[in-house]
Amino acid sequence: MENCNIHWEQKSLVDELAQGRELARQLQIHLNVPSSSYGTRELLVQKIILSYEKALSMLNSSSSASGGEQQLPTGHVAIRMVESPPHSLNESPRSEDSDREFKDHDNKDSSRKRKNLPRWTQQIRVTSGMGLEGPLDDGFSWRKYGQKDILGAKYPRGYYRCTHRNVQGCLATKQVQRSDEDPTIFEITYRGKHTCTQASAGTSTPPSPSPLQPERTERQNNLVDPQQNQQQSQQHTLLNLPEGLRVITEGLDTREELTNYFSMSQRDFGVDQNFQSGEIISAPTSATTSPSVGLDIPFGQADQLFPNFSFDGPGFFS
DNA sequence: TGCATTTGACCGGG
DNA sequence: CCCGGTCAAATGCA
Repeated sequence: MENCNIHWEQKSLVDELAQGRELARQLQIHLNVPSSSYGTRELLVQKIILSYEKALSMLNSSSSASGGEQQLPTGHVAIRMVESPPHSLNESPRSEDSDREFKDHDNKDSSRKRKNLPRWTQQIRVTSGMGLEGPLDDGFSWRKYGQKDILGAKYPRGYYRCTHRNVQGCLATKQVQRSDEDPTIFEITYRGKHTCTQASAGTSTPPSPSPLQPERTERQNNLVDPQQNQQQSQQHTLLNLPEGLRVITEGLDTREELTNYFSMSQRDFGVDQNFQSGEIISAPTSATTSPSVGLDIPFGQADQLFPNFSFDGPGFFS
């Protein structure tokens, strides 16, 4: 039994270190890309640091205290994120809400549509214990603007955008898709970064804005995404993921068996309680229809971004 | 009354 | 033409 735990911890540690290494590689790539924003780089640095801290914590807890993962009924959390766009600086600083009412027509550079925005996916599982089935609020306010039935999916997909889009031109959106197999799992895909200051959500609104509501329809969840802070601001605190979170860069076949508990709660973030009921599982976010399951590099879309940059499969990952 | 959600229509890419 | 994403009028809710 104990061996198993130790084994697990070792694996967790290895995963964590591998994650850190991968993040460092991503950072290296970003450093070579002039269009890479400062925020993106900063974010990677943050993640790397976080990864180190977690790895160290694992070492400390396992060596000193034998019973490592006792508490944490919540479960683990794994976040997988992928970025895509090399050039996505908000080149339309005009706060005009001219999102697309001009129907482009002679828009010469149609490439700036909205195709490749940063995009990353999280899968979160809502455990039964908690009554609230959804509103894991990430501090951002979303507004639903659509819902669609997806081909092979059993449940419809919800489309959300930042509430302040019209006022602040925040183009962040997200999609929530409920898993067919396990209805307790929601897959949330974020797109774009929040440029809004979303003053209302964080401070004025208590962490539990909507405790629970009857399931009139699909309920969806929000949760913090480590990505969408590009300007160091108040969200910066959120960057340090809530302690319940466990960041994993599961390269491939991330199934449901990455059961790593990262316990130890250091302080109360407030958002923390939002996570106590949810568990975030991986998300291979290989965007385009590329079932490259077996060879999923954490930077899945890097090849699109950096054509010159070729990941040589073998040996690269190890 | 002013929000947010719902829901069918519309649009554009593959 | 199919399908995913978005719009916007209608509707709901506080």
